[in-house]
Amino acid sequence: MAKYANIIIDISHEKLDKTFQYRIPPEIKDEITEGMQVIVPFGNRTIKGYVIELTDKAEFDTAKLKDIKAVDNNAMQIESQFIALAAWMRKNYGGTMNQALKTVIPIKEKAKEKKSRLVRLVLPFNEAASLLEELKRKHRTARARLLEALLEETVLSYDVITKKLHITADVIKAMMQQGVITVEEVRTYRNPVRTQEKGAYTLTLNAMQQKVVDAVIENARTEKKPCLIHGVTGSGKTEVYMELIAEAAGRGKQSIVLIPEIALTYQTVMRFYHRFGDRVSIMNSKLSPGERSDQFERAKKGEIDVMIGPRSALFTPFSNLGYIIIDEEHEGTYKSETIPRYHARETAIERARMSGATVILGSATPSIESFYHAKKGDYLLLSMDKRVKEKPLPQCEIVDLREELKARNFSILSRSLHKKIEQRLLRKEQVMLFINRRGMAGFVSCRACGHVMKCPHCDVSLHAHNNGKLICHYCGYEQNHVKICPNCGSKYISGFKAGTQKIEELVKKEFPKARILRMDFDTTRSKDSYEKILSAFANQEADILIGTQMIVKGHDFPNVTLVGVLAADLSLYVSDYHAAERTFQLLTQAAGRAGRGEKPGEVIIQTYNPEHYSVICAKNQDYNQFYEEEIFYRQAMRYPPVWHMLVVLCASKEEAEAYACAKELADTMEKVQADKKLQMIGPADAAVAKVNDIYKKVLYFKHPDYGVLIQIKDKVEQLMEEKQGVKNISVQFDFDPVNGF
DNA sequence: AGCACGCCGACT
DNA sequence: GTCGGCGTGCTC
Repeated sequence: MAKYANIIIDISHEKLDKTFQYRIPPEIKDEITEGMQVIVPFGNRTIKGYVIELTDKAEFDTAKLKDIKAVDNNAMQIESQFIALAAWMRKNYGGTMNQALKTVIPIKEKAKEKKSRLVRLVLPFNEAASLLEELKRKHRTARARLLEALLEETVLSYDVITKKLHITADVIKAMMQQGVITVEEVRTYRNPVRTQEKGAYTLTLNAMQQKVVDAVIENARTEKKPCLIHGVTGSGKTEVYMELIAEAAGRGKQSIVLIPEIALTYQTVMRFYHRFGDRVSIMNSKLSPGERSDQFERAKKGEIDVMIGPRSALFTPFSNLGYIIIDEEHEGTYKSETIPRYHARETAIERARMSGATVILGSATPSIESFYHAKKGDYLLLSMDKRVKEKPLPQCEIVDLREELKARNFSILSRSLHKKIEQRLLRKEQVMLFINRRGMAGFVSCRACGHVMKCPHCDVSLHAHNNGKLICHYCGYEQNHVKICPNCGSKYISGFKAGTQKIEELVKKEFPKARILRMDFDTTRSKDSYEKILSAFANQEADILIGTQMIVKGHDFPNVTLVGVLAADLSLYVSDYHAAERTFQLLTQAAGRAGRGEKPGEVIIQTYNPEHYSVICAKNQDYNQFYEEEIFYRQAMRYPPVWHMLVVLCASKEEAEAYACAKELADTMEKVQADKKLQMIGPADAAVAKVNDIYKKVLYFKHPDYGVLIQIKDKVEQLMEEKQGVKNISVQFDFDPVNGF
């Protein structure tokens, strides 16, 4: 049992956000856990603190260590629950406790907000003036400075006084006791969305929806397993969520709804407002830190029942949590890209476990990982396979681009797609052209047969480098660039290069009269441009919308009757084991955009890979078939979720040092870890091998047991700490990578 | 954050 | 001398 406890004294203050170590008296050692509130002596006073870590290693002069006084058993409060959650995150995703705490408790902002208290001069002007004279005479410089400033401006913010006038809190306190000034705290909550009248809510669920609701409620009463709702687009998942939230609210419980930032449209928000009125709060990236902490504060006080927002909304301090709903759970944005690289799904499940809540995952195309858990029985699988309005699925055609080349059509649009666009333009209907931009990073493929250059060891595509070599980012394998296709001998082998801009030009050339809108990272850079472009298109100010993934989400365009996917297979060749999954999800979503109105829709998928299961299954809208094929591949290649994967990133200004560090870790692990099942790959360059002159090397570990990988992470952390000498190297971890380093 | 400690000008 | 305010640094 651990001898010492690292304790944080006050979470809300930057200057004290380090840990202090205390001895654990033997009589309470069985009670102490991470996150627990304890009473400790601190200086000459006694205060409460939170246990952050239990350890056997003394990090401080043992002679000076004090004993923990007592355990504070005043129920488990949200703070201590969050500390325990942060501890869990640190353990599972690496990094320091402080990094974990900062993601979980954004309380710093709140403290800042508190500091923006106002100091007001309450003494009449002439009295204050004579007091000022007296103070000056007595050389009480600090007080004089403060009073002088207040005579200029009767109300000043606390911040300005302490930081700019260099006046300490004691002085302000003393002046307050003298009755010269008052300190007021401004506490105005700003609701980011205008308050809406709660409408009369009359919607009744259909039988399928009601069945799902009943099953979730029953499960929440008993097993509290995470639930995965596999519901096709248009099956009415949002109504199910709202019904569950209302049910939880009826029992005095609050809910969190996580959505990918991009899907947080006005439409969605309004639906929640209509049903729950101002018991709903929204969080998004445009909120200022102050507004954000206001929202959290409201949640803490029990003024709201529902919080809707992106990943970070998971840390809303509700004290009596009912449901955590994760919509579009397959989305990559749920994985954090900064330390700790946590996954919102896993973290939500842990938070739910701690607080007795239930996690609900929803998607039309569930992540392979979630579906795998559902099939294993870890999650409760519920499916909604019918659309509410029974609209037929759009007609879907796959066009083999290799045939186009054979027919000497070198255009980016196949003959079939060209003809169909022409038709829509005549009929005054709208077209969406979707270009798959993931994987534009330079894989090499044959335009005659569709063959893609792949790594013989990793089954991911090779990356073309400027030095004329093809490189694998998983294992570092490299070979010379090829001039002729090793599969069919054609000389049409090259990197596929076509950005949205280029495509816009080409389409314009082919359809000079069509009005074209383009949506990509360039055109959506400014603030509201995203909504603007979409609403322009919705108002039929254009005939064709060309864009990347961002056009396939959210918004319904009833007049769109044709969706063209220009190169469906581009995303198949990203050097990432999620390639097929992403492709399937994108194609399914893109196809779902067609025929949302009265008129039936049509979808054309252009690809060099018409036989690939992700393409075929998307055409048939057959998720189950896709899952079976994909899980077989994951199993065979020992990728997650069947096995687990740990990426260790070594970064340094010196390339040689980064490599040496990775190599050293690899060699040590080889010796230390006797487990035969453990697979180690690398070191290799990271996908982006150099950023801001910092070189990045990666090392991969694979093992069926997550716990073994955590042990490796711990070992690496330990090794790095031991030789924390002159070396300027940083090491990061990523488990079951989603977005890569 | 809060508190002690040490420094320094002012006043009996 | 000593009283009291101000700045600094420490708290396991």
